[in-house]
Amino acid sequence: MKRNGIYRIAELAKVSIGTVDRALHGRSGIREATRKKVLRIAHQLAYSPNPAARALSVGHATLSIGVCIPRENHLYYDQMRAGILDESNRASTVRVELVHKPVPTLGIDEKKQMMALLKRGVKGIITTPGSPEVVGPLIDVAEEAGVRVVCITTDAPQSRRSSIVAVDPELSGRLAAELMAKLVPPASKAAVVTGMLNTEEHRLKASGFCAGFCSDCSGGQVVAVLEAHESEEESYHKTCELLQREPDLRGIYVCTVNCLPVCRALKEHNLAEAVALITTDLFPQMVLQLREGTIRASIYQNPYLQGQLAMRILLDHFVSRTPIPASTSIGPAVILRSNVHLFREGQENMSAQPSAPGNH
Amino acid sequence: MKRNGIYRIAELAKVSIGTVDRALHGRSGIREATRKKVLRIAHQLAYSPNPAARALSVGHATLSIGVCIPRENHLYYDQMRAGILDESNRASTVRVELVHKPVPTLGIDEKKQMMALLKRGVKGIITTPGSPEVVGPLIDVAEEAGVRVVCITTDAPQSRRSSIVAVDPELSGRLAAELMAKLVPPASKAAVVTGMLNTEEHRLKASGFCAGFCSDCSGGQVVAVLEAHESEEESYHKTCELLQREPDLRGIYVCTVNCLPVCRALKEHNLAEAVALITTDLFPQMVLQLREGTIRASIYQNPYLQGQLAMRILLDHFVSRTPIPASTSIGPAVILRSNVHLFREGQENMSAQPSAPGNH
DNA sequence: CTGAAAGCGCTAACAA
DNA sequence: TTGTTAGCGCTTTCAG
Repeated sequence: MKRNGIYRIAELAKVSIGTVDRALHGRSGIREATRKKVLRIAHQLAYSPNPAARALSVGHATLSIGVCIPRENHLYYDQMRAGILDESNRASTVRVELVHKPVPTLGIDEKKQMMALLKRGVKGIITTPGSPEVVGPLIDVAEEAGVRVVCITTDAPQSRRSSIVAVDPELSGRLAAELMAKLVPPASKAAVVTGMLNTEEHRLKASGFCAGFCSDCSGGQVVAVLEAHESEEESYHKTCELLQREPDLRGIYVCTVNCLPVCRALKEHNLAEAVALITTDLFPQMVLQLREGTIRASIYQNPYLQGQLAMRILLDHFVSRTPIPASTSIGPAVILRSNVHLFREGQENMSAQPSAPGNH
Repeated sequence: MKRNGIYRIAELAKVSIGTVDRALHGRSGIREATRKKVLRIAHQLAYSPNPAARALSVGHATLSIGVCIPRENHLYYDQMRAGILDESNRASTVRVELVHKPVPTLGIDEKKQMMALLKRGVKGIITTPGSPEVVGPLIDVAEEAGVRVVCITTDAPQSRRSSIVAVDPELSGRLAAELMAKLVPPASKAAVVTGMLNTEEHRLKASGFCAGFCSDCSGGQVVAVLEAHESEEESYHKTCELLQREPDLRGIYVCTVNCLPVCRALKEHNLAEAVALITTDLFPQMVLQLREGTIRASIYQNPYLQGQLAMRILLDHFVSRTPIPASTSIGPAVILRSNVHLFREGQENMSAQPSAPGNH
């Protein structure tokens, strides 16, 4: 009888499968000599356990994973959710149960929702810690209890979270700067429109841009960093003001998702040609602006991929005991007019594609 | 007895598990009424099969997948192999056996190696059909015999291959053109250095660039398309010649991997500043050129991701019966100085990272 | 200390 | 048309 796996080892070692199991798992009740022998044979056979069988036997029928990410802005987070979902459906040995406890917006109600997840007994959590100082301790509690927490897009560095999946925001800013330097003449003036400078991610993007622009554009300078607090109004007005104050401005970098008001301001001042606009991320309304050339380029954070990878890390960990990488850095992608249609958000029928395309 | 899944349904429907199985899988040999009843109950229970059990029961064999891709140029194909390998190791329900039958270089010995794969009895094949007219028929034979063939990077359009994973070469060219148009002044002259124009991929990149440049750079023109046949010599000489012939040339697009000779020519003529160079793909020696600014940007085909996706398609198909997408388009990525280190080939210790980072 | 055996939920071959 | 049963490879319990 030519059986496999554990049986095979048992045969060759002339012991029973029970003994093999004990050896393999360092369980007690086995003589050291026997263990050695079994392990040696297992090693020769390059044995690795069949995860399906293990899963079946141990009855971890469903793995429940908590997801705590904002509902707003949904254009970004919907993609992330889609990535998480698609990847969870790909698990072939366990049934993955996703427990969604969304927060209304970044940094709000995070504590409450995280607690809810813990109460639900999830084994892993994917979350965007908007207020690291608040959620950090909760993350630690979770990890203490064996719940693996993966931060996504934004980090809680001083917590004990198992992993972070994100783009390096500083790098995003630098990349935008490098591009900008190629688009404008030397000694140009540029400005940054951001959300809130007390949000780590925004601050780092802004500072990355400033540093990069100064070094990449000889004689160039960043003349303003506008805080628009994600408000369309504020964004629009501050941009108009800026355009009047700095008539020879050559470039604007918008490092939040809130770029349409800036487009509007530029167009109304007839400056879409003269001022190079570089934005962040992508949503359908931006496609037109890219096509028209108002937006020259956009730096894309690939929320779908981030979600996919976060889920994948958790899956690999729980299914195959793969060690969790402390950090996974997503490369910010450059979107131009020619390639916008390759990105999920740049496609016509966004809703009609449940599974992963390869455009990362 | 409180059993689960299929047993539960059987109990409630007062039939045997065999019957439930027949109903659930649309198998024959079951009365329509019974099927209806079973399905209704399954639905009420929100039944979904336990993937581990299914895998255990059905998927005992090891899945063998053939890989027939060139050994040269290894900088590109090694990445592809790595992607294939990493993804195959991730399969949790089947053991994947990779059968490598490399061809020395694109288009050589393909028939022989494909035949070898078929003889080995692989269930799926990943290949780069360099001579579609030669391999096409073989691909059809394979598909006929139930072997799923996935083409990668380059296609065999008139064959019956199950899938193609690649970047759209025309788009690569257009993207390069759009970037180029941003780097050079209006009415500039540009040139293309390519490999062999009878290779579909190269021709399409070149024509994509020409079309794109004419439309994106007002008054711009492409003054030459050099065929360098992947030879360093030829590449270098033709470039030198070009630089002398066209003193006011402003941009060069190299659409094969063979860009170093062009860099050398530019530097020797002291034109690295004046002529914007855009290249294709990435390998370690290019990093320095990017840092120095000789190469302004590179259009990256992400061979690693291509390999990963090709393998993943096959895996999903054989493991989960997922339908095979006819084509998967990889978005060509833009590499600049700031983000070069995020790509696998741009990293210091390339050999030391077996598993997938998120930089796509 | 070691072996035997009963499942885990599903598939597939064989009986009825 | 339907039921029964033997695995798939591993974990775990109960005997020896």
